[in-house]
Amino acid sequence: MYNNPKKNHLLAAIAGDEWQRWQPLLEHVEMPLGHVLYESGKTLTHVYFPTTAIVSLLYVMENGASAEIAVVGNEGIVGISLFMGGGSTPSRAVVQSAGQGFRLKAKAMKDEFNRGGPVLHLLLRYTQALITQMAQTAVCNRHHSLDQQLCRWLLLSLDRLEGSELVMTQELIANMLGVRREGVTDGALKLQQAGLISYTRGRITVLDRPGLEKRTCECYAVVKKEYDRLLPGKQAT
Amino acid sequence: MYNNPKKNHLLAAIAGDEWQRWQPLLEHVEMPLGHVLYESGKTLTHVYFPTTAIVSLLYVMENGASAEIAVVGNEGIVGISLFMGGGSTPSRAVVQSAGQGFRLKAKAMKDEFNRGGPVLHLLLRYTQALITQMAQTAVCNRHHSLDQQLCRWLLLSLDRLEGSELVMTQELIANMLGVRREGVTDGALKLQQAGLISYTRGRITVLDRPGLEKRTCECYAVVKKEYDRLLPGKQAT
DNA sequence: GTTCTTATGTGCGTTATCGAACACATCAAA
DNA sequence: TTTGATGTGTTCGATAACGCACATAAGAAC
Repeated sequence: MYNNPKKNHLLAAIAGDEWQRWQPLLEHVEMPLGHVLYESGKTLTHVYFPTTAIVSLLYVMENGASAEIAVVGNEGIVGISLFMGGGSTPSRAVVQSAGQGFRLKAKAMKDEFNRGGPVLHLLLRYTQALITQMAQTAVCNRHHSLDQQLCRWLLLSLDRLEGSELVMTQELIANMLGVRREGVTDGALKLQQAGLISYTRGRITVLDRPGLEKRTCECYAVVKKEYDRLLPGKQAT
Repeated sequence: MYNNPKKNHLLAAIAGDEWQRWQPLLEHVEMPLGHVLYESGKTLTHVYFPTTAIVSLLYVMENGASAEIAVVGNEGIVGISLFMGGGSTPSRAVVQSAGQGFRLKAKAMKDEFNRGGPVLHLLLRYTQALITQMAQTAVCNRHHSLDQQLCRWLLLSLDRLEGSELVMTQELIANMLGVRREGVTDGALKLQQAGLISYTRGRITVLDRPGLEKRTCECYAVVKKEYDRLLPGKQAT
């Protein structure tokens, strides 16, 4: 269904009475490419549950360069600092792949969290999965080649989308990975020559997913495994 | 005082009735250099509150190389996955600087956390600070030079110690940073020549802390600021 | 003191990535 | 259909870190 909140896995895991309370509080939102959901250091006004959009959490350095810290799609929530207690973070949340989602006002989010119970535990488990993703990003940045990281990034994005097409330019990918655009071009060329992907301006199609998995570093699998272990799969509504 | 749990800032922030419950549950532990508090993927049996020790959370790759994800000292707790819900993580916790601490059994930790209230919020705020450290580690690994990272690492360690002497070899530092030992030697030489540190085998003395802060990247300050914002300072007992 | 172990210093050639400049290709708007 | 904007491909030298081999030195053990 087009704008069904249950397409977000966290929302899908909320049931019964809780869901009765939540449903009226959720506001459907369009999430266009490049839209900034929150800015570094600013107090959050909402949390976001993407359904078809993908959001990047990234840190922007003083000199303007950036690096992605984690990516959030329909498996998660954007704005954990609201319930973790800080209310802000030193990072920015940007829509990396256009789509839709739902949002909830800050106060409502805090109230629901502070009731304790299943919602609290669900959100904390998600947070732990997110922590694993961040940790593995640090490791990957330290040890793995640009080519491997590109594969990891494509796979992480793919996991959060329907279909096998990514609408994004190499320039954008470079900003997310914190590398030069030319580096991404090189990597993409190799993958295309190997028959794993094909692309035209701003549009990448993954042709051979297992092939990508073979080329990527262990980081992808580590993160995937933790998400599968910690989080509920997609639920029937 | 020698083994005073209140030297740990989180424990110091627990007061009144809560502290009455906690005190008898805490067990004093020696934390010798290299001691592994938990292993990747293994279920935690305790959480640790360092008082004079420093603990590294690091990921060990399939090929044996490693990279530090975050560092925990007397400001924090080792083993957040216990209350976050996963019970394990894909990383390892190793004592990086020998000292002491206190530990609490897994069940006791969970029970206290699930009571909700101040302890829950305290631990979640700490977790958010830790998340910031991990995120910034990812950024730093991507964009900054070995020399800058070495400064950041020395400062993070220094913040968690009394005095200005670090007992650790360059080999150990290299393992933490995930770089070659020779690279650390080069960096340390430059710092020594600049009069910022002096060292002999396995023993580094910081002579000019402000000088180190000038040489490090913005990452150190970002993390420090978040810790100060989110966490209680050292409390009088 | 002499010996052994371990930590640190140094000198290679090799590599990935960078920064910058520019050519070319594609798509959309005029 | 032309024009302009934007995305992609290619080149070049510069540099930071690597992997490896080995020299030196400090401290501990005998």
